[in-house]
Amino acid sequence: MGQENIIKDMEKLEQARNRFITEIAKNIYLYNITPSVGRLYGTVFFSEEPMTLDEMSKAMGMSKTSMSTGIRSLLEADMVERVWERGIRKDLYKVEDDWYKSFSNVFINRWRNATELNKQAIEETKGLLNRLMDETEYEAVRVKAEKDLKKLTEVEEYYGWLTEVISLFETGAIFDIVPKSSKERNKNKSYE
Amino acid sequence: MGQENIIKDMEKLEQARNRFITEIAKNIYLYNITPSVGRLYGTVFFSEEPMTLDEMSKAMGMSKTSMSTGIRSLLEADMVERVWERGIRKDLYKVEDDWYKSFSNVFINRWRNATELNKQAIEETKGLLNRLMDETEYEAVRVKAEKDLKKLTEVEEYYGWLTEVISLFETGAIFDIVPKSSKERNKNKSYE
DNA sequence: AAGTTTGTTCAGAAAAAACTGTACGTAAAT
DNA sequence: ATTTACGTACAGTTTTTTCTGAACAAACTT
Repeated sequence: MGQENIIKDMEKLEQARNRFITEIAKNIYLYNITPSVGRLYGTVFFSEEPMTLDEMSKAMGMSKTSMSTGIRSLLEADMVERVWERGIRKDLYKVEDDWYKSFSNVFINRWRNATELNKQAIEETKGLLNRLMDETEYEAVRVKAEKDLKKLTEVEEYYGWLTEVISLFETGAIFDIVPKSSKERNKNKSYE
Repeated sequence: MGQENIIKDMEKLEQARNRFITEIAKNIYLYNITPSVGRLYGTVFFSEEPMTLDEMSKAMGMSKTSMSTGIRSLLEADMVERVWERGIRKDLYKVEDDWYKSFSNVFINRWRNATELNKQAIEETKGLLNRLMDETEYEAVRVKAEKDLKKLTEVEEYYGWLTEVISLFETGAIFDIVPKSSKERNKNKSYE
Protein backbone atom coordinates (compact mmCIF):
# COMPACT_ATOMS: atom_id res chain seq x y z
CA MET A 1 0.00 0.00 0.00
CA GLY A 2 1.21 3.51 -0.83
CA GLN A 3 1.75 6.57 1.31
CA GLU A 4 -1.63 7.99 0.40
CA ASN A 5 -3.29 5.54 2.75
CA ILE A 6 -2.15 7.20 5.91
CA ILE A 7 -3.76 10.35 4.58
CA LYS A 8 -6.97 8.42 4.11
CA ASP A 9 -6.82 7.19 7.68
CA MET A 10 -6.07 10.65 8.98
CA GLU A 11 -9.15 11.84 7.18
CA LYS A 12 -11.16 9.14 8.88
CA LEU A 13 -9.82 10.34 12.20
CA GLU A 14 -10.84 13.83 11.24
CA GLN A 15 -14.31 12.60 10.38
CA ALA A 16 -14.70 10.87 13.69
CA ARG A 17 -13.65 13.98 15.56
CA ASN A 18 -15.98 16.00 13.45
CA ARG A 19 -18.96 13.95 14.53
CA PHE A 20 -18.43 15.03 18.12
CA ILE A 21 -17.42 18.58 17.32
CA THR A 22 -20.59 19.12 15.33
CA GLU A 23 -22.71 17.97 18.22
CA ILE A 24 -20.90 20.20 20.68
CA ALA A 25 -21.37 23.15 18.37
CA LYS A 26 -25.07 22.38 18.17
CA ASN A 27 -25.65 22.20 21.91
CA ILE A 28 -23.19 24.70 23.28
CA TYR A 29 -25.85 27.38 22.92
CA LEU A 30 -26.94 26.31 26.40
CA TYR A 31 -23.79 27.98 27.65
CA ASN A 32 -24.51 31.02 25.51
CA ILE A 33 -21.72 30.27 23.16
CA THR A 34 -22.20 30.42 19.43
CA PRO A 35 -21.84 27.32 17.22
CA SER A 36 -18.68 28.66 15.59
CA VAL A 37 -17.01 29.14 18.92
CA GLY A 38 -18.30 25.71 19.86
CA ARG A 39 -16.46 24.25 16.88
CA LEU A 40 -13.39 26.14 17.94
CA TYR A 41 -13.68 24.58 21.36
CA GLY A 42 -14.01 21.15 19.77
CA THR A 43 -10.97 21.75 17.60
CA VAL A 44 -8.82 22.70 20.56
CA PHE A 45 -10.32 19.83 22.54
CA PHE A 46 -9.00 17.20 20.15
CA SER A 47 -5.68 18.87 19.54
CA GLU A 48 -2.84 16.88 21.05
CA GLU A 49 -0.84 20.01 21.66
CA PRO A 50 -1.88 23.48 22.82
CA MET A 51 -2.80 25.52 19.78
CA THR A 52 -1.87 28.95 18.49
CA LEU A 53 -4.34 31.34 16.93
CA ASP A 54 -2.80 30.70 13.54
CA GLU A 55 -3.20 26.97 13.87
CA MET A 56 -6.81 27.40 14.87
CA SER A 57 -7.37 29.74 11.98
CA LYS A 58 -5.97 27.18 9.57
CA ALA A 59 -7.83 24.27 11.12
CA MET A 60 -11.16 26.09 11.09
CA GLY A 61 -10.71 27.89 7.79
CA MET A 62 -11.64 31.13 9.48
CA SER A 63 -9.97 34.46 10.08
CA LYS A 64 -7.50 34.95 12.86
CA THR A 65 -9.65 37.79 14.14
CA SER A 66 -12.47 35.37 14.76
CA MET A 67 -10.13 33.00 16.54
CA SER A 68 -9.02 35.84 18.76
CA THR A 69 -12.53 36.86 19.78
CA GLY A 70 -13.72 33.28 19.94
CA ILE A 71 -10.93 32.17 22.22
CA ARG A 72 -11.62 35.15 24.45
CA SER A 73 -15.21 34.01 24.93
CA LEU A 74 -13.95 30.57 25.84
CA LEU A 75 -11.38 32.07 28.14
CA GLU A 76 -13.96 34.18 29.95
CA ALA A 77 -16.10 31.11 30.32
CA ASP A 78 -13.14 29.22 31.82
CA MET A 79 -13.51 26.58 29.18
CA VAL A 80 -10.07 27.13 27.77
CA GLU A 81 -6.81 28.25 29.30
CA ARG A 82 -3.66 29.87 28.17
CA VAL A 83 -0.45 27.96 28.58
CA TRP A 84 3.18 28.90 28.13
CA GLU A 85 5.89 26.93 26.47
CA ARG A 86 9.43 28.15 26.44
CA GLY A 87 10.72 29.30 23.12
CA ILE A 88 7.25 29.89 21.73
CA ARG A 89 6.21 33.48 21.32
CA LYS A 90 2.68 32.88 20.21
CA ASP A 91 -0.13 32.52 22.69
CA LEU A 92 -0.99 28.89 23.29
CA TYR A 93 -4.37 27.61 24.37
CA LYS A 94 -5.70 24.29 25.55
CA VAL A 95 -9.10 23.26 26.83
CA GLU A 96 -9.64 23.09 30.53
CA ASP A 97 -9.76 19.32 30.74
CA ASP A 98 -11.78 19.07 33.91
CA TRP A 99 -15.24 19.31 32.45
CA TYR A 100 -16.81 19.22 35.89
CA LYS A 101 -14.96 22.39 36.62
CA SER A 102 -15.16 24.19 33.31
CA PHE A 103 -18.82 23.56 32.65
CA SER A 104 -19.85 24.10 36.23
CA ASN A 105 -18.10 27.43 36.11
CA VAL A 106 -20.00 28.69 33.12
CA PHE A 107 -23.23 27.50 34.63
CA ILE A 108 -22.55 28.99 38.04
CA ASN A 109 -21.34 32.34 36.79
CA ARG A 110 -24.17 32.90 34.39
CA TRP A 111 -26.91 31.83 36.76
CA ARG A 112 -25.50 33.42 39.84
CA ASN A 113 -25.27 36.69 38.00
CA ALA A 114 -28.78 36.57 36.54
CA THR A 115 -30.27 35.50 39.85
CA GLU A 116 -28.64 38.31 41.76
CA LEU A 117 -29.76 40.90 39.24
CA ASN A 118 -33.30 39.58 39.29
CA LYS A 119 -33.42 39.56 43.06
CA GLN A 120 -32.24 43.12 43.08
CA ALA A 121 -34.86 44.11 40.54
CA ILE A 122 -37.53 42.52 42.71
CA GLU A 123 -36.37 44.49 45.73
CA GLU A 124 -36.44 47.73 43.82
CA THR A 125 -39.81 47.04 42.25
CA LYS A 126 -41.21 46.20 45.66
CA GLY A 127 -39.81 49.47 46.96
CA LEU A 128 -41.52 51.42 44.22
CA LEU A 129 -44.79 49.63 44.81
CA ASN A 130 -44.69 50.14 48.56
CA ARG A 131 -44.05 53.81 48.08
CA LEU A 132 -46.97 54.00 45.69
CA MET A 133 -49.17 52.22 48.24
CA ASP A 134 -48.31 54.86 50.81
CA GLU A 135 -48.76 57.81 48.54
CA THR A 136 -51.80 57.00 46.48
CA GLU A 137 -55.28 57.92 47.56
CA TYR A 138 -56.91 55.64 45.03
CA GLU A 139 -58.13 52.30 46.22
CA ALA A 140 -57.96 50.88 42.68
CA VAL A 141 -54.24 51.60 42.50
CA ARG A 142 -53.65 50.17 45.94
CA VAL A 143 -55.40 46.93 45.03
CA LYS A 144 -53.28 46.52 41.92
CA ALA A 145 -50.07 47.30 43.73
CA GLU A 146 -50.93 44.83 46.44
CA LYS A 147 -51.49 42.08 43.92
CA ASP A 148 -48.16 42.81 42.28
CA LEU A 149 -46.40 42.74 45.62
CA LYS A 150 -47.87 39.33 46.32
CA LYS A 151 -46.69 37.98 43.00
CA LEU A 152 -43.22 39.36 43.52
CA THR A 153 -42.96 37.83 46.96
CA GLU A 154 -43.73 34.42 45.51
CA VAL A 155 -41.12 34.88 42.82
CA GLU A 156 -38.66 36.00 45.44
CA GLU A 157 -39.08 32.69 47.22
CA TYR A 158 -38.23 30.95 44.01
CA TYR A 159 -35.07 32.97 43.57
CA GLY A 160 -34.10 32.24 47.13
CA TRP A 161 -34.36 28.57 46.35
CA LEU A 162 -32.44 28.96 43.11
CA THR A 163 -29.66 30.75 44.94
CA GLU A 164 -29.32 27.80 47.27
CA VAL A 165 -29.24 25.41 44.35
CA ILE A 166 -26.48 27.36 42.68
CA SER A 167 -24.53 27.30 45.95
CA LEU A 168 -24.69 23.53 45.82
CA PHE A 169 -22.57 23.70 42.70
CA GLU A 170 -20.37 26.52 43.89
CA THR A 171 -19.38 24.82 47.10
CA GLY A 172 -19.07 21.42 45.48
CA ALA A 173 -21.70 19.99 47.80
CA ILE A 174 -23.41 18.64 44.71
CA PHE A 175 -20.60 16.08 44.46
CA ASP A 176 -21.59 14.59 47.80
CA ILE A 177 -25.12 14.21 46.51
CA VAL A 178 -24.21 13.03 43.03
CA PRO A 179 -20.66 11.66 43.11
CA LYS A 180 -18.43 12.05 40.13
CA SER A 181 -17.50 8.41 39.94
CA SER A 182 -20.12 6.25 38.33
CA LYS A 183 -19.31 3.41 40.74
CA GLU A 184 -20.11 5.66 43.69
CA ARG A 185 -23.34 6.68 42.01
CA ASN A 186 -24.49 3.13 41.43
CA LYS A 187 -23.83 2.29 45.05
CA ASN A 188 -26.24 5.03 46.06
CA LYS A 189 -28.87 3.76 43.63
CA SER A 190 -29.77 0.94 46.05
CA TYR A 191 -31.44 3.09 48.68
CA GLU A 192 -33.34 5.47 46.49
CA MET B 1 -57.09 66.70 43.44
CA GLY B 2 -58.44 66.10 39.95
CA GLN B 3 -59.05 62.95 37.98
CA GLU B 4 -55.74 63.18 36.22
CA ASN B 5 -53.95 62.06 39.37
CA ILE B 6 -55.13 58.49 39.19
CA ILE B 7 -53.59 58.39 35.75
CA LYS B 8 -50.32 59.60 37.23
CA ASP B 9 -50.47 56.85 39.84
CA MET B 10 -51.27 54.25 37.21
CA GLU B 11 -48.20 55.39 35.36
CA LYS B 12 -46.15 54.94 38.48
CA LEU B 13 -47.48 51.42 38.77
CA GLU B 14 -46.52 50.85 35.19
CA GLN B 15 -43.02 52.13 35.89
CA ALA B 16 -42.60 49.84 38.85
CA ARG B 17 -43.69 46.86 36.79
CA ASN B 18 -41.38 47.93 34.05
CA ARG B 19 -38.38 47.80 36.33
CA PHE B 20 -38.90 44.08 36.84
CA ILE B 21 -39.95 43.35 33.28
CA THR B 22 -36.79 44.92 31.94
CA GLU B 23 -34.66 42.75 34.17
CA ILE B 24 -36.48 39.60 33.17
CA ALA B 25 -36.03 40.50 29.52
CA LYS B 26 -32.34 40.95 30.10
CA ASN B 27 -31.74 37.63 31.80
CA ILE B 28 -34.23 35.36 30.14
CA TYR B 29 -31.61 34.55 27.53
CA LEU B 30 -30.52 31.83 29.93
CA TYR B 31 -33.68 30.00 28.96
CA ASN B 32 -32.99 30.70 25.32
CA ILE B 33 -35.77 33.15 25.06
CA THR B 34 -35.28 36.49 23.36
CA PRO B 35 -35.61 39.78 25.25
CA SER B 36 -38.77 40.73 23.38
CA VAL B 37 -40.46 37.51 24.33
CA GLY B 38 -39.15 38.07 27.84
CA ARG B 39 -40.97 41.38 27.94
CA LEU B 40 -44.06 39.66 26.70
CA TYR B 41 -43.74 37.20 29.54
CA GLY B 42 -43.38 40.05 31.99
CA THR B 43 -46.42 41.79 30.60
CA VAL B 44 -48.58 38.72 30.98
CA PHE B 45 -47.04 38.10 34.40
CA PHE B 46 -48.34 41.36 35.81
CA SER B 47 -51.69 41.25 34.07
CA GLU B 48 -54.48 40.72 36.55
CA GLU B 49 -56.54 38.90 33.97
CA PRO B 50 -55.52 36.40 31.30
CA MET B 51 -54.65 38.30 28.14
CA THR B 52 -55.62 38.05 24.50
CA LEU B 53 -53.18 38.47 21.65
CA ASP B 54 -54.72 41.83 20.83
CA GLU B 55 -54.27 43.07 24.36
CA MET B 56 -50.66 41.97 24.35
CA SER B 57 -50.13 43.62 21.01
CA LYS B 58 -51.50 46.88 22.32
CA ALA B 59 -49.61 46.68 25.62
CA MET B 60 -46.31 45.93 23.92
CA GLY B 61 -46.77 48.16 20.91
CA MET B 62 -45.86 45.28 18.67
CA SER B 63 -47.56 43.37 15.91
CA LYS B 64 -50.03 40.64 16.63
CA THR B 65 -47.90 38.31 14.55
CA SER B 66 -45.08 38.75 17.00
CA MET B 67 -47.42 38.09 19.89
CA SER B 68 -48.54 34.92 18.22
CA THR B 69 -45.05 33.58 17.69
CA GLY B 70 -43.83 34.88 21.02
CA ILE B 71 -46.59 33.29 23.01
CA ARG B 72 -45.94 30.03 21.21
CA SER B 73 -42.34 30.03 22.41
CA LEU B 74 -43.53 30.61 25.94
CA LEU B 75 -46.15 27.93 25.55
CA GLU B 76 -43.60 25.40 24.34
CA ALA B 77 -41.44 26.31 27.28
CA ASP B 78 -44.37 25.72 29.63
CA MET B 79 -43.95 29.23 30.95
CA VAL B 80 -47.39 30.31 29.92
CA GLU B 81 -50.67 28.47 29.58
CA ARG B 82 -53.86 28.85 27.67
CA VAL B 83 -57.02 29.30 29.66
CA TRP B 84 -60.65 29.35 28.66
CA GLU B 85 -63.32 31.69 29.78
CA ARG B 86 -66.89 31.20 28.71
CA GLY B 87 -68.22 33.74 26.30
CA ILE B 88 -64.77 34.76 25.11
CA ARG B 89 -63.80 33.64 21.68
CA LYS B 90 -60.24 34.86 21.73
CA ASP B 91 -57.42 32.76 23.06
CA LEU B 92 -56.50 33.72 26.58
CA TYR B 93 -53.10 33.24 28.15
CA LYS B 94 -51.73 33.53 31.63
CA VAL B 95 -48.30 32.77 33.06
CA GLU B 96 -47.74 29.45 34.73
CA ASP B 97 -47.56 30.81 38.25
CA ASP B 98 -45.54 28.00 39.75
CA TRP B 99 -42.08 29.22 38.90
CA TYR B 100 -40.49 26.14 40.38
CA LYS B 101 -42.39 24.16 37.81
CA SER B 102 -42.21 26.44 34.80
CA PHE B 103 -38.55 27.29 35.04
CA SER B 104 -37.49 23.80 36.05
CA ASN B 105 -39.29 22.50 32.99
CA VAL B 106 -37.40 24.68 30.58
CA PHE B 107 -34.16 23.83 32.27
CA ILE B 108 -34.80 20.10 32.37
CA ASN B 109 -36.02 19.81 28.80
CA ARG B 110 -33.22 21.78 27.26
CA TRP B 111 -30.45 20.10 29.23
CA ARG B 112 -31.85 16.62 29.08
CA ASN B 113 -32.08 16.91 25.34
CA ALA B 114 -28.59 18.32 24.84
CA THR B 115 -27.06 15.78 27.17
CA GLU B 116 -28.66 12.86 25.41
CA LEU B 117 -27.56 14.08 22.00
CA ASN B 118 -24.02 14.62 23.22
CA LYS B 119 -23.86 11.19 24.80
CA GLN B 120 -25.04 9.68 21.57
CA ALA B 121 -22.43 11.61 19.62
CA ILE B 122 -19.75 10.32 21.97
CA GLU B 123 -20.88 6.75 21.40
CA GLU B 124 -20.82 7.15 17.66
CA THR B 125 -17.46 8.90 17.64
CA LYS B 126 -16.02 6.15 19.80
CA GLY B 127 -17.41 3.60 17.38
CA LEU B 128 -15.72 5.32 14.46
CA LEU B 129 -12.44 5.56 16.33
CA ASN B 130 -12.51 1.92 17.41
CA ARG B 131 -13.15 0.85 13.86
CA LEU B 132 -10.25 2.97 12.68
CA MET B 133 -8.01 1.40 15.34
CA ASP B 134 -8.86 -2.03 14.00
CA GLU B 135 -8.41 -1.17 10.38
CA THR B 136 -5.40 1.09 10.25
CA GLU B 137 -1.92 -0.20 9.88
CA TYR B 138 -0.31 3.06 10.90
CA GLU B 139 0.90 3.37 14.43
CA ALA B 140 0.69 7.16 14.30
CA VAL B 141 -3.02 6.97 13.56
CA ARG B 142 -3.58 4.42 16.26
CA VAL B 143 -1.84 6.59 18.85
CA LYS B 144 -3.99 9.58 17.96
CA ALA B 145 -7.19 7.56 17.99
CA GLU B 146 -6.31 6.13 21.37
CA LYS B 147 -5.77 9.57 22.84
CA ASP B 148 -9.11 10.72 21.49
CA LEU B 149 -10.84 7.69 22.94
CA LYS B 150 -9.39 8.45 26.32
CA LYS B 151 -10.61 12.02 26.20
CA LEU B 152 -14.06 10.95 25.16
CA THR B 153 -14.28 8.45 27.96
CA GLU B 154 -13.56 11.19 30.46
CA VAL B 155 -16.17 13.42 28.94
CA GLU B 156 -18.60 10.54 29.00
CA GLU B 157 -18.17 10.31 32.75
CA TYR B 158 -19.06 13.94 33.03
CA TYR B 159 -22.22 13.47 31.01
CA GLY B 160 -23.16 10.52 33.16
CA TRP B 161 -22.90 12.75 36.18
CA LEU B 162 -24.84 15.53 34.48
CA THR B 163 -27.61 13.11 33.61
CA GLU B 164 -27.94 12.21 37.27
CA VAL B 165 -28.03 15.86 38.23
CA ILE B 166 -30.81 16.54 35.77
CA SER B 167 -32.72 13.58 37.19
CA LEU B 168 -32.59 15.27 40.56
CA PHE B 169 -34.70 18.04 39.11
CA GLU B 170 -36.90 15.77 37.05
CA THR B 171 -37.87 13.56 39.94
CA GLY B 172 -38.19 16.45 42.35
CA ALA B 173 -35.54 14.94 44.62
CA ILE B 174 -33.84 18.33 44.55
CA PHE B 175 -36.64 19.62 46.77
CA ASP B 176 -35.63 17.22 49.50
CA ILE B 177 -32.11 18.55 49.30
CA VAL B 178 -33.03 22.20 48.93
CA PRO B 179 -36.57 22.69 50.25
CA LYS B 180 -38.83 25.24 48.65
CA SER B 181 -39.72 26.91 51.91
CA SER B 182 -37.10 29.29 53.18
CA LYS B 183 -37.89 28.27 56.77
CA GLU B 184 -37.08 24.67 55.94
CA ARG B 185 -33.88 25.77 54.30
CA ASN B 186 -32.71 27.79 57.27
CA LYS B 187 -33.40 24.84 59.52
CA ASN B 188 -30.97 22.76 57.48
CA LYS B 189 -28.34 25.47 57.62
CA SER B 190 -27.50 24.47 61.18
CA TYR B 191 -25.77 21.21 60.32
CA GLU B 192 -23.97 22.29 57.25
C1' DA C 1 -75.00 30.80 3.22
C1' DA C 2 -72.68 35.21 3.76
C1' DG C 3 -70.09 37.89 6.62
C1' DT C 4 -67.05 38.51 10.80
C1' DT C 5 -63.65 37.56 13.90
C1' DT C 6 -59.48 35.37 15.09
C1' DG C 7 -54.91 33.13 14.74
C1' DT C 8 -51.31 31.83 11.71
C1' DT C 9 -48.42 31.44 7.35
C1' DC C 10 -45.41 33.64 4.42
C1' DA C 11 -42.49 37.00 1.99
C1' DG C 12 -40.10 40.91 2.53
C1' DA C 13 -38.07 44.77 5.50
C1' DA C 14 -35.45 46.06 9.43
C1' DA C 15 -32.28 45.05 13.01
C1' DA C 16 -28.71 42.39 15.12
C1' DA C 17 -24.90 39.34 15.07
C1' DA C 18 -21.06 37.11 13.08
C1' DC C 19 -17.18 37.37 10.24
C1' DT C 20 -13.32 39.50 7.60
C1' DG C 21 -9.32 42.38 6.20
C1' DT C 22 -6.85 46.38 7.15
C1' DA C 23 -4.48 49.00 10.26
C1' DC C 24 -2.29 49.69 14.45
C1' DG C 25 0.26 49.01 18.95
C1' DT C 26 3.31 46.25 21.47
C1' DA C 27 6.98 43.21 22.16
C1' DA C 28 10.48 40.31 20.61
C1' DA C 29 14.41 39.55 17.25
C1' DT C 30 17.99 41.16 14.45
C1' DA D 1 17.51 51.33 15.98
C1' DT D 2 15.15 48.80 12.68
C1' DT D 3 12.64 45.08 11.41
C1' DT D 4 9.60 41.35 12.11
C1' DA D 5 6.00 38.82 14.48
C1' DC D 6 1.94 38.78 16.93
C1' DG D 7 -2.71 39.91 18.83
C1' DT D 8 -6.57 42.94 18.71
C1' DA D 9 -9.61 47.28 17.56
C1' DC D 10 -12.29 48.87 14.19
C1' DA D 11 -15.08 49.62 10.02
C1' DG D 12 -17.38 47.48 6.58
C1' DT D 13 -19.65 43.29 4.65
C1' DT D 14 -22.23 39.16 4.92
C1' DT D 15 -25.31 36.25 7.24
C1' DT D 16 -28.85 35.38 10.50
C1' DT D 17 -32.58 36.66 13.23
C1' DT D 18 -36.47 39.36 14.39
C1' DC D 19 -40.33 41.87 13.18
C1' DT D 20 -44.17 43.39 10.26
C1' DG D 21 -48.26 43.65 7.07
C1' DA D 22 -50.89 41.31 3.77
C1' DA D 23 -53.17 37.26 2.59
C1' DC D 24 -55.29 33.09 4.08
C1' DA D 25 -57.90 29.46 6.64
C1' DA D 26 -60.77 28.03 10.31
C1' DA D 27 -64.36 28.85 13.32
C1' DC D 28 -67.97 31.46 14.96
C1' DT D 29 -72.18 34.76 14.19
C1' DT D 30 -76.08 36.20 12.04
